[in-house]
Amino acid sequence: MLSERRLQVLRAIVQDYVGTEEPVGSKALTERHNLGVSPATVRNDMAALEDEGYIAQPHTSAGRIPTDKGYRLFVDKLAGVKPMTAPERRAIQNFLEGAVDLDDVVARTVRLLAQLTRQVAVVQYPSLTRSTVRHVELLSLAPARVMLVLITDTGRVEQRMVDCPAPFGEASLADLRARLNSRVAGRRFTDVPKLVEDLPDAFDPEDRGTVSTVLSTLLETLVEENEERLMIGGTANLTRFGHDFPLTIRPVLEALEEQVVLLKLLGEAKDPGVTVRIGHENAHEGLNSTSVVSVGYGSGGEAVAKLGVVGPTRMDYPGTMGAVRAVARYVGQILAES
Amino acid sequence: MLSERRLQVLRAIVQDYVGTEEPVGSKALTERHNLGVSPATVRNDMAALEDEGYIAQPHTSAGRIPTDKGYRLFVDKLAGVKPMTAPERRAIQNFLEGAVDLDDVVARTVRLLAQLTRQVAVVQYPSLTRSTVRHVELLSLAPARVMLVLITDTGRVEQRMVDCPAPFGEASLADLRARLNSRVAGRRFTDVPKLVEDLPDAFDPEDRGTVSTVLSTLLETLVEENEERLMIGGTANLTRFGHDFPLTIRPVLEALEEQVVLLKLLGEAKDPGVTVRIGHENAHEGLNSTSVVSVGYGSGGEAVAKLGVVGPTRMDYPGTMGAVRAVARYVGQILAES
DNA sequence: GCTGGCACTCGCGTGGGAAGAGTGCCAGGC
DNA sequence: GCCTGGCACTCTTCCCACGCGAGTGCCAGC
Repeated sequence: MLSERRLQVLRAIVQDYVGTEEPVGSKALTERHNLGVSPATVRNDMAALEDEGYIAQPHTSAGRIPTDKGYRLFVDKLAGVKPMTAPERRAIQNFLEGAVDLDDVVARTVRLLAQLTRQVAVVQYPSLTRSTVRHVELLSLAPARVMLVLITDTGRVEQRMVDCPAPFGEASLADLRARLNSRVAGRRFTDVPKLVEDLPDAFDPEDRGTVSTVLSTLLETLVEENEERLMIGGTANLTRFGHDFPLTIRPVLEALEEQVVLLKLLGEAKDPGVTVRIGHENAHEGLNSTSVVSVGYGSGGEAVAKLGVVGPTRMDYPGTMGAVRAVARYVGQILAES
Repeated sequence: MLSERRLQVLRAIVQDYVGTEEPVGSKALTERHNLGVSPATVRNDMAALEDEGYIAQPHTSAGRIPTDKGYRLFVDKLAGVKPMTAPERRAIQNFLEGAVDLDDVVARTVRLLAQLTRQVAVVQYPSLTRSTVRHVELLSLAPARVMLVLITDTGRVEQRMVDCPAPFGEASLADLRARLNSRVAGRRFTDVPKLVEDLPDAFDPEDRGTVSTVLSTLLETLVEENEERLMIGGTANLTRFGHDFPLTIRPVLEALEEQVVLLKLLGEAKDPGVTVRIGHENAHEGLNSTSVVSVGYGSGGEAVAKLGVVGPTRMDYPGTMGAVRAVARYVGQILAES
């Protein structure tokens, strides 16, 4: 177990390194933080911290920088979440309130997060799977062609073309529409399959094939997880990353383009609060020099999607966590209102 | 007027520089391209080309690199469009044919373009303003709340909430839906305003306010130009940009995040064929060291949107133009089929 | 257990010198 | 008149050696 002072030293190292982006030495530490001890003592503490793997030195004659493990300890034990100031909160609210539709909410959220944290922002669209159905609309485009439009309680709209095995009359279509909506409107996606299971039985034999086709398309749409879209922004902030550019930035940009990777990344965060994954804690190799700060957000008490930022492990964790948490909170409010 | 050989020299310089990314000297030129003359002669030609502003030298004792003006001449007079090979064309077609909906078409197009050209790809969603209405759907969500869903012939779906000034019965809604669709289905967006002008007159006085509100929301949706969304991809290719990283890459990333800038950029290209804007020809300052190769695409003979790539001025113009043109052609086909 | 002192280690910036690439110009030849 | 080979010149770049300074680790003393 580390003594209280050694923890203070670690905290000071993290803070200084995040501020200056340069390895921090014992002398500089005692000058900037009044630890009440001499550089020599700090050196001993640093040696101990290094033995434990919390800090490392890039070369022999340089100061120390925190390791992933060091940041982890810092985030878990040494730092809180820095709350947003009142003006900041007002600004967030004002900025988000101007949104006109769901796309705009997400777009504004991304911009906001990127600006506040000066990092790359990632916002997942409110997910389908946890939502409820608001309405299902069926439109006849041709005798054997139906457009299926699904509207969710988060205001999201999904559409699919359905090629029917047989022509399908307007009357049957209206019938199906009515029956379908009376069963699934307001219900959770996960409940829909068993709610519509016996629906084809209510129709004439020649229409059953079409009804089944429409229903299975609907179910596909509901479960289709790769339809979990997301929006990213603030990639220009990557240029503030470090000095050894191409090597660091390239894998990050590549990872950011792989929506699957990002979705998995956000999905991994199970915490009810803000989740921080530091450096090598991220499974994806390209993100081994980055940290991901994420949190769930939702219109009710319940999280329907995630948002977060991706930045260098050397980031201002308390501030970033505060910004992410605040933005998630306000986006939730906006979604609940609409 | 430049002699034939000097044009050849310029062409050789562009090709070599694009290949090697290094200033090219007179000796290397004569070795790689059999111009039939000695380095000394080439040097004279180079001096002339430099006087005319087609090439420049970074420092006194270095080779020459093309200027924007040099690239311009190369693109206009010295190089054709390199057609895709048959296997490449098949690959493009196969890749695009797997798309399930419009979002997927655009997403695949972006990936494809980025991969083919190894540059940043930008694809504009098929624009609303030139499209026709396929269907308008109205859904009653609450007594005084209607959801308006607009479906276009390109498969795009736009939805809007409408808060009605007065409660609006299901019967009136069905009436409005039917009248609306019979008037506007299949018509061009630009024709819609005058087609629905007198529609409120057909309704009871107490419903007219609501009808007008719904109609004006519809018109807003139609003209809303900032709804011209786009998708970008392949930003990781920016890391191949050059050596002086942060300074070059940052403004480009920033410009790419400004959708307005990109839309303007694509919009400027009026040509029916492939348009190339080189370096300082781009109005936006951040893109002064990049070239933009763009082309319109569409489901019929008519272009409904643009797509293109953004890359360093030192790019393989013939190849890039060929890829952009081919992708646009196939996307058009896919859109026409669906 | 803290402190001051001291020797040691390296990374980094500086400066000089050599190498190499490329140019411009000139005089001669087809 | 245009092309060519030759030559002197100009820079950039690479390399190496050197010295400085930051920072460390250890030790003896309080």
